[in-house]
Amino acid sequence: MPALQPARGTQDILPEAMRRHRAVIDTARIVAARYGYEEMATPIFEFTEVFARPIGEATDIVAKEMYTFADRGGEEITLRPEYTAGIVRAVISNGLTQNLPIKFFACGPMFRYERPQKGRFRQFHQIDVELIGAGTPEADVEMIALGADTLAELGVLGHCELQLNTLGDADSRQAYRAALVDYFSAHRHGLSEDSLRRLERNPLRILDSKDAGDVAVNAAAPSFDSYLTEAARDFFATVCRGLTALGVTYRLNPRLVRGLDYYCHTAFEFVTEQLGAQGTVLGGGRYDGLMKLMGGPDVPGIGWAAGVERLALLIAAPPVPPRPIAMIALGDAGEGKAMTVAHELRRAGFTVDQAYSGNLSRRMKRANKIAARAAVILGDDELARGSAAVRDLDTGEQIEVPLAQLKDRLAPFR
RNA sequence: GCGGGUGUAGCUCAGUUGGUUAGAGCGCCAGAUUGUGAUUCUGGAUGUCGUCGGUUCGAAUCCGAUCACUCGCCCCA
Repeated sequence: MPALQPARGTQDILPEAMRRHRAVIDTARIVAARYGYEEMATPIFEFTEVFARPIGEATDIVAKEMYTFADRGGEEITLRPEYTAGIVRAVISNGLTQNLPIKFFACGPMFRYERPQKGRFRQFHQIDVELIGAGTPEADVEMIALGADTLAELGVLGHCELQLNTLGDADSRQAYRAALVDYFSAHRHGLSEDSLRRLERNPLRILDSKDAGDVAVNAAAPSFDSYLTEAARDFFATVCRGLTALGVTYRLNPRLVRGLDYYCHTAFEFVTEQLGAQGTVLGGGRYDGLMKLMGGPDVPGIGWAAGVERLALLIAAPPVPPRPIAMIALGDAGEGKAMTVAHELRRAGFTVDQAYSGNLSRRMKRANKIAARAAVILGDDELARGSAAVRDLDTGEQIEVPLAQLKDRLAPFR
């Protein structure tokens, strides 16, 4: 309603923030490429059922956080709240399952109607990687190692702890879920209101509740361990061994669960304490049943997503952009000449800024403000001699150079 | 969706128990320097005191609502 401010939970990304944003995404893309992940993108909006079914009708994301609307043709459309479902849909749509495994890197904006908070927005950006068509634990190890490498390359791995858990296979989870429902139902008097609701929808979620009463009840809750099938236990053990072999340290967290229904087996999160309540910086897991659930072949998958804004808050200042050369024109003749000279310099690869207004003093001030490395001054005097004044803005040294030699003489300032 | 805190210039903030012309620093603009930037000096501009309503002779100050931000809950990257 108030006109001149961005919609709640959205934000303008101004140049300084954008450099951080870019640093995060570019670094992640490079690391993913080392692992053989290729960049791709899916639409920002999809038919609602692409997200509703796989994520889970009962999850908060689907039940109350999706930006869903009917378009002008009456189609039910949703702005993507996460990337995995869209990518899996794309794999099915394009028949990409002929040549497995496939490895994708993607990034872009996501949308969830949530209450904004530090590190939590209604429009936010994620980096996402998916490994589709590899069902062995080695794939899990690769995926987690890729996450750790990405954080390491960003210089934030030291501030993060990798938490690891298994959600087992379908049989394990069904048995465990039943056991949890029994246990929590018997202790429902000790549970918080939120958890009573979870008991209906997603009992596993009670395990990571922060409520003091819930924590007490959780202490004696049955552990997943005794409900894991032999196969699921072996799978997880292999993942853990693989991580250790690669020197990726982790902490087992039996309370770590996933909010989206399609996850199974390995679940992991890199968590930091430096961001307050929104501490998860990168999280993911295995989703073997997802593609089949969405109407495709029964192909396993695993992936993770990382929050760009959260990482951007953690990284050190990104490298500053290249310093420009300030083209300073004086008088009509100089203005005209400066245009063509600047054009030539840019085509030769120089970064050149022009201000187009103000006297010499004014333009020098601007040159200084934008951290220009050098100023090229074109006034009537210089033009008469077919030359330009070149001033080194760091040393204050100024020389006059013939226009024909300008590119060469500016070389030290690129 | 629920609870706590905050909201004064572009930015960071001050504004005493309600008292009439609302301040500082930084930044911005201009001049000293009519063809030379960073320092310095001098001068200048800028606010619907988040918004709406109420109490009062009088509100930036008190009350209510609302919006936004923020910290938790929830959710999650």
